Amino acid sequence: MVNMEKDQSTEQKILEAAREVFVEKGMDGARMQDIADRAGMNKALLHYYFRSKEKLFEKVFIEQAAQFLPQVGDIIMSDAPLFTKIERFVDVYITKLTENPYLPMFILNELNKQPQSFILKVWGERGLPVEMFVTQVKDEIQKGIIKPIDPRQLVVNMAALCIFPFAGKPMIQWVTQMNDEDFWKFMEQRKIEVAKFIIDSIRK
Amino acid sequence: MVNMEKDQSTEQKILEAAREVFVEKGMDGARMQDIADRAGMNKALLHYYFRSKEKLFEKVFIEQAAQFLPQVGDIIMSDAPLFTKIERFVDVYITKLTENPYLPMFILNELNKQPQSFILKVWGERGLPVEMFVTQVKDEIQKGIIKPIDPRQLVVNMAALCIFPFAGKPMIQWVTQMNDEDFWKFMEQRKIEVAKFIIDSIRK
DNA sequence: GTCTATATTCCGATAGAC
DNA sequence: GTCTATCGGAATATAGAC
Repeated sequence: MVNMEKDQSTEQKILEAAREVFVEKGMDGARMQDIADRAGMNKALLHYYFRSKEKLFEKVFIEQAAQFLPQVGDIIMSDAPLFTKIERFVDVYITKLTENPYLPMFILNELNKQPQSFILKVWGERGLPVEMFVTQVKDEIQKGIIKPIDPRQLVVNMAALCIFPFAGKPMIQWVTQMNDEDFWKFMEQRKIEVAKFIIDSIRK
Repeated sequence: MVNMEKDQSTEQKILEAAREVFVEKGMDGARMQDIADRAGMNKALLHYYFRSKEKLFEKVFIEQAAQFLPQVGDIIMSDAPLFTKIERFVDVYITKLTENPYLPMFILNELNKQPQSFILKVWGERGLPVEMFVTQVKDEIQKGIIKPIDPRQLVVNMAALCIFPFAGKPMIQWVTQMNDEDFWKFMEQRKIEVAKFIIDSIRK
């Protein structure tokens, strides 16, 4: 280790290039040569820093998987009222994913291929601390503020409405004949529309 | 072509095996050897019938892409009332995909990798005949039967709520700690819950 | 049409000079 | 640390016997 700054910088360049290629092409479709090219260096260096494609992938995937669950935990565990939580959840999720539109497809796809054990390694064994949210939903049902609904269904609905449009972008554009500009305007509106859609559905 | 029936049968065996492998592993992850094994024959035969992996893939993909838009067109274009259409749409979509749970991930993933031109080749240039549905929604808003909503948002919401759970199965199971049996019960309930969720949201 | 054997290409990984 | 050159294996594809 002669040159710490240069090491750091090189490692960072590799990770950045690897992120781009892996997210775009997936583990199977990605090529070490491609990553090296984008990082502006030779293939051999990738192995010098990360030993193997698999190890490099794992590093990138874990980093991206963390990004994929934004401050959702914080929002869900906060003591805000239910409707406020829903509004924040939708806004944060769609905003974050708009900055990383390929992320959902990448994560969902690899999660379906990697073994279950890998998921646990990435996100931990416990799942999201969703019990508090579940309790809150049950409470509001009890109090007669919202209609009866299975809290798990509600959570999946929230995730689906936020995440799906990114994975389904080509399909949506084909159905609705939107071009890219239209689509991103459409997604901007969605930040409000989806929250409204959910709240209108459960409000009594 | 000495033996028509045997040809048919062999070609069919290949396509069936190829479907399984491609849908499960994707284009990049699939191996011709794997397909040959599942079809109970030799690798060379695959090339004899389909020339190349790419050609075989294309055949399979086009077939599956057609399956992915079930009788949705029929339902949407029918003269049924809006709420009935929504109920039918949800029920048909979730039922069909439950029979092919890997299909959504496969189609969404490959659609994101293939060029736009390929989508047009598979599904045609026009998109779904969704205008009639849009008109119907606008009508019901006009009449004051449902709340104002962008019909495109409604369509995307319907698709999202039906399709996402299949692509997001590992994530959902991690969050909710459901095992497979729980999950499929959960999806069975969803056929009713999702329709209710949508209708409750837009009904005035 | 179906098989075995082999050619060809591609790609991850390593050796070794600097 | 970084490069060039190359190995070795894997996967697609073809040749040729039956």
